[in-house]
Amino acid sequence: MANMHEIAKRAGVSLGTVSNVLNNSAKVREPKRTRVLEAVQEAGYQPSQLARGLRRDTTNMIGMIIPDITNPFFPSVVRGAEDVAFSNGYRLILCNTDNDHSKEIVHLNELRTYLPTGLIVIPSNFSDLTAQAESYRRAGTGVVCIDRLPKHWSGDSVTADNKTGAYNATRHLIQLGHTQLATITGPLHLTNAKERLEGFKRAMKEAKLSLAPEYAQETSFDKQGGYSKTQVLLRLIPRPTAIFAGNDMIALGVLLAVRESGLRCPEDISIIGFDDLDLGETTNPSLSSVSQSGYQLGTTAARLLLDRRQGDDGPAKHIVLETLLKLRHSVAPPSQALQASAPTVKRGTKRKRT
Amino acid sequence: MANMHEIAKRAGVSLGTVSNVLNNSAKVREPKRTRVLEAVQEAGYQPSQLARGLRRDTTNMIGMIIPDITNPFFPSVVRGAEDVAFSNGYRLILCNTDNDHSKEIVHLNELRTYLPTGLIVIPSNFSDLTAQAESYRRAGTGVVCIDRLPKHWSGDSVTADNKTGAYNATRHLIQLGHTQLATITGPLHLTNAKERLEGFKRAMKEAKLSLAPEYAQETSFDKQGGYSKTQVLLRLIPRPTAIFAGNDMIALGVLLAVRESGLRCPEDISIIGFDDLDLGETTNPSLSSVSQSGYQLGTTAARLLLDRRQGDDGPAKHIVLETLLKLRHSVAPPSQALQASAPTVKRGTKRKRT
DNA sequence: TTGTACGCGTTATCAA
DNA sequence: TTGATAACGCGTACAA
Repeated sequence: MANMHEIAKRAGVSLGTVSNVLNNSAKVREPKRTRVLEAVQEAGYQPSQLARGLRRDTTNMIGMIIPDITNPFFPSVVRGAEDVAFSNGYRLILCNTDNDHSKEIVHLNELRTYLPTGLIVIPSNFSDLTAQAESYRRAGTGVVCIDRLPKHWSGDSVTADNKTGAYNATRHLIQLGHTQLATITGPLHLTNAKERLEGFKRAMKEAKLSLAPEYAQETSFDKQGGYSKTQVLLRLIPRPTAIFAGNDMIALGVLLAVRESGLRCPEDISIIGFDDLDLGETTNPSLSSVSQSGYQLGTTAARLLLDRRQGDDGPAKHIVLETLLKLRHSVAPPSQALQASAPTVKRGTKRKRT
Repeated sequence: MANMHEIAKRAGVSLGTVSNVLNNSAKVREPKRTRVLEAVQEAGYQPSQLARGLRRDTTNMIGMIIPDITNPFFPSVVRGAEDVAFSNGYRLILCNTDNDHSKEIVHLNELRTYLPTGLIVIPSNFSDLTAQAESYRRAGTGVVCIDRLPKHWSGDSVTADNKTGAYNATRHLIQLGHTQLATITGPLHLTNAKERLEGFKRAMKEAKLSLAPEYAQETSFDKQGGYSKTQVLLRLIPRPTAIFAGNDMIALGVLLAVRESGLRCPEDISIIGFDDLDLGETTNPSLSSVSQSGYQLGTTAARLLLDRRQGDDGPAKHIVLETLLKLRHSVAPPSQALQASAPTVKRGTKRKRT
């Protein structure tokens, strides 16, 4: 592949002149300037990002570390980051951690040696990343955590307003007349899961509704978790009439379990999820959800990184994105019968026969 | 950040010795060997991938160029590729093209300068990539196209057996008794869309069923396309009783349009999609689909690349993965009434009132 | 077996 | 404004 030497030779100029033309680092007079540009065209020359990075002590790469691209919420986050990155001349290195902290560490350590412009991290868990981040900062590389935060995180961050989102969703259920509410949360060592539970609890407290511990189940952020914990919830007496799920995947599991038990959504049980994934639109009934923009999460993080790169060295920024309660067909007021007397599983079974 | 010089100084050995220890390029005696390893540990030293790549003329990166990570089929492909890559010490650079050929070219040109081990490409369209690929091959870098192929592609490839998959799905519908079949294909300049149409046509021909042109609609591979083309199909006389969709996103659009028109799936219209996405399980009715493993597509491609890297320079490989017809609740035999007389839209409307 | 010196392709410095 | 040269960090051929 052609290199600068060859361009210099073709254009009959020196190495430095070629570099100056390519980087506008110094004015080059017209006859030579075009000769260089022509030679570049002819040879199809592209500067080696490797050599350039080594020399400049930084590359046009942005590292992105996420738990699992297969989780439906993350692709739009990645896409958001990539769009901003690409349009500014940066490229994304994508790393999945599978929520495995050791894999996270491997990526964190290795990515540094590519001298990336910055790093966007969706932490796999609550493990402290301060030490790693510090080592990046020393190299002048920005690190921004998004979606959830690791322990003691004091650097830049972009998250959704989980607490308010959960609060609004719960309040809506309460205003509809529900008094027997339950929630299925994601792993509580993740800050987003924890905050959503807090929002839920706050709304309950404000409405002077009590929350027995068994009405708040913790599980993984997936369909399977939602499914099995719903089976637990449906056996409780009194049976909950509304379930706030920690995310849409959990909500999907809730829906399946409810359907399978012979109960109906929303007549017997209302469901609200979190994330507002596309797949929530096509379920039956369609899923109400707290909408947060993954795409915006990504773009905001990338932009933050580029700002830092431009020299913004102000104090750490903690950007919190608003959420929006998106109502579809999975919520309704509790039925009269259920309000009058404490419902039992029997009642649900009976309804099935109807 | 610590470099080899520092390690050498700390361990009291020369630069070359450090390199030899790190790369096992030469036996180093025990006292020094451990001293080097200790120094590496203490300093948290990681070799610069940039410098190493420049020197070795190749890096541990694999470029992956896809249309859009936001399309639900692609994440598992990416994940498959990344898993194989990671466990062999390689990393993935992810690039979205948005089916924009010019963006594809930009990535193709730039990625080369990172001296990646290989390239996995899901081509954005039928545009010829032979020239680009050739330039990679000259640099000893493998290129493998997956899912669909560009014009005149003669290099390595991994694709699904689209034709057989579509054929089996169509044949199943015919065996159920359907005679009025229609299909909504993806963009026919994409080889996978074209092959699926061919499979559909072959099954039709074998069953001696005629296919008027308006019963084969072409659109984009998304929900919107499926939705609007279904509206067209439902107005045809006789109305089709079964629709084979070019992929699951289209099938989803079909389902929505059918539902909205007051017809029922599968009683009035059977639907089969392609891809077997997760979201097909949770629709109502659940979606029958031709299952192909995106994950396997990714792993196979990555493995192919690594094999090439190991020195396999045999002729181009064209790996074709099998598909599997996954039957769920969106298919049924045509109703008797529909079989007896040609159904009209009126009939559908009538049923709505029932 | 160990150490030294060179080169990978680029950018930055400095002298002309 | 231009050109020559050093340096980025590493791997390796070659000399010791």
